[in-house]
Amino acid sequence: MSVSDQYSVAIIEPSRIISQGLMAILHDTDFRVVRQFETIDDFKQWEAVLPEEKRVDVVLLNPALFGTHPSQSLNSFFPDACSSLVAMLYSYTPQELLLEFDAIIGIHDEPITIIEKLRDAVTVASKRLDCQNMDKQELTKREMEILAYVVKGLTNKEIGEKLCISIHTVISHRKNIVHKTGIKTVSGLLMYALFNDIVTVEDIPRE
Amino acid sequence: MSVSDQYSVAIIEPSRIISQGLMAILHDTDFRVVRQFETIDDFKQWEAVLPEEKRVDVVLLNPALFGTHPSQSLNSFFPDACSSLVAMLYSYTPQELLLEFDAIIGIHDEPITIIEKLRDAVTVASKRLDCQNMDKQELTKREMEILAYVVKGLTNKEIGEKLCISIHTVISHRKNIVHKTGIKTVSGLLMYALFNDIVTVEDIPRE
DNA sequence: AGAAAAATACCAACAAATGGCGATTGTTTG
DNA sequence: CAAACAATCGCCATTTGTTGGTATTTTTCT
Repeated sequence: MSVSDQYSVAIIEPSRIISQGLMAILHDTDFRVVRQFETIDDFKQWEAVLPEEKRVDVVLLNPALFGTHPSQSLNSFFPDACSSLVAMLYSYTPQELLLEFDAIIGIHDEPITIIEKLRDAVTVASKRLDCQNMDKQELTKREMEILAYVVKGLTNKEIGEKLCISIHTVISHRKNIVHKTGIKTVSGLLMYALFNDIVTVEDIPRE
Repeated sequence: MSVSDQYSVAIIEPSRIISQGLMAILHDTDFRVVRQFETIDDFKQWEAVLPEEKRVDVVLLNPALFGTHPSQSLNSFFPDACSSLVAMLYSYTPQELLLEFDAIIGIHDEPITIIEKLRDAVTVASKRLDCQNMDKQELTKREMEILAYVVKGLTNKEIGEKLCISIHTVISHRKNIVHKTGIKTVSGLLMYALFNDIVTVEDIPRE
């Protein structure tokens, strides 16, 4: 959130008509368009020199711009997930891509709808940030390491061997994990680990 | 798959231009349009009297038709997931809805692309059917019941008490589950249970 | 430098799961 | 009918995990 109680917005949109329209709609709202770009690369170049705390709250971009980078996902362009990503949609776009946005604005949306969607999007993004900052710090690095092995089905002994520490240490870490998370069951821990990106679905063996 | 080595297709599309265009494109391919409808209800009425083996392989429909049933998901209209569902997309559609389709045809797609997408869709759907028919029968009813409790984190004793059977029986069932699935770890079993709709994510307690 | 947090290690007693073995009673099915 | 399967129950030895302690070293932060 910007200091002035307004959310800062960057627009990445090749169509001047669209970007001017968005500027007009966002004028005199709690969203302030700080800059507009015609390509993603232009934006990245601009963003690269910004200190982290000056990043915009919302990036509003046309998903069709990914057409020139067909095989890449949104994540590879905006890996830190620091800003809220909103799609400005007025042509057919593969649904896999749309999924990764925090909100999608349609070409026929009313101004009031657009504002609401943008507000939702910043909420979603800030929750995501909270999750990253809070949940990830709930466990220490070592604990996450242990947890990953636990949900993969290794026994305490195996984990100890793998990490070259005694089984007692593994058990200690597990105790701390259970205490900190409040989760006792392996299934619950797996959901926790999946949810917090400590493991991915592919990591779980179907032996 | 239909007997004549062609896939049968039903089209649900209010626009005559679109449906005629699709018919023309699918003419002389391995897809045979058996019938077209203007509303989902018309289709459901027609399908209801069909024997299961005469169901069409592909249902090609305009997702905008769900606009009149706003709060419902695709699953509530096509719960059996027997046919392959393909969206014919030419207006903005909420992305949640698009997810549930096996394929999405865009208004600008080339004929060859459309055929390929349809082929992919039937492949996806047949795999889904295989999963339903094979994986579901791998375990008995009782075993699935036990498995559900196992992945929810209940101990053997608790499961026995819940089902009013001895702990030994629970252990026996668990042994059979492990043997049949080849999965030893709770995490692996959870993934199996999730994948085979024996439990849902919501069932897993975050204690 | 000093305090706090993290990682390490150990013990003992108890609870739970595993693996291997066998057995009885129904039900289904070729 | 016989064979196959499902569901039930039992024992035993061994392994593994849980719980609640204590204690040392290393890192990190102030």
